[in-house]
Amino acid sequence: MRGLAAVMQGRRIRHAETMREGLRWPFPKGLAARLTGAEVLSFRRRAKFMLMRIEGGTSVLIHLGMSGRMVARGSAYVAARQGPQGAISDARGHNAPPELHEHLVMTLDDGTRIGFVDPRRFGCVDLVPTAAEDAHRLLVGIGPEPLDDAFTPAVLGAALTGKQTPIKAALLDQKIVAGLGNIYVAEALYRAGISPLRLAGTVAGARSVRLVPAIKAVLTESIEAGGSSLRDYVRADGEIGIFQENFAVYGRAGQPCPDCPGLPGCGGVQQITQSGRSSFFCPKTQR
DNA sequence: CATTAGCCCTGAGAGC
DNA sequence: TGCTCTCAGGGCTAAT
Repeated sequence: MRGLAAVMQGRRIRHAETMREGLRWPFPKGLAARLTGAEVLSFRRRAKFMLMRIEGGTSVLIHLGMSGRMVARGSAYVAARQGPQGAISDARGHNAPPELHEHLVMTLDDGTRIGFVDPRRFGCVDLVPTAAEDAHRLLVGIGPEPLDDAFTPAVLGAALTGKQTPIKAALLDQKIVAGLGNIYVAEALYRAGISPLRLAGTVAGARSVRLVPAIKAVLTESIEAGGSSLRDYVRADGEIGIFQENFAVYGRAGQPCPDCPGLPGCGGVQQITQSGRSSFFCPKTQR
């Protein structure tokens, strides 16, 4: 979102175009027309949703799903930043043909071309009145922002109290806390020394005192690293995020965890399936 | 009510 | 080389 804001904020959308009816859900009627001609005022994020405020009291709600990315190309900003083999190195700008799986394109008044690329099409785009952003059906009921000061061990503990579900599932539940996905749940639980199998209700108390700072640290560090690029994720400027280089457990089944490297009898990071998703953890340090 | 399977898609990588 | 199978940053909906 920060990369998008750097390119789009204060600019006018000269032209917008959709290449298909929608992604996960149909695009709202008249989406391209509403975007065309509007100035981009500001950006905001809530959970995993971006909200782009445009002229006319409208906000554009964007979710990247699992494989979505917003890619800018063609502007001076991008040209100055892109590397020789960057994903957007052609710099052809607004006259470029759509790239594969590009479903929405916005051309700005400075010639920058912003494309929403999403192979799996799990992402979504919708319009919502700026004055009522949080009343959007996809945002209603979402839990606290993990990086807010209001997200404290007491708050998390209260949300977990009495829960019989594994802490892994509870942290993925956006109603408990916003914005955590499979990677960051694994990494946060590792840092806090908590097993993903532990029942959520037993995390309230001392464990949530460790867990909340772990969540904040993992997210903060990842944002600073530009996010995690497993396969095809790129930031708006075409650079990949590099936080995957700092994973302690995610995707590291069988490898020793950073805290007990090569100890005898330690089988390394374990991979299990919980509610249909992979969990990675160190049975030795996470209880 | 609270949890969990199924499902929406394409592409990459493994195994044969 | 090419096929088939499994799995992947998410989250809604129906079923249990």
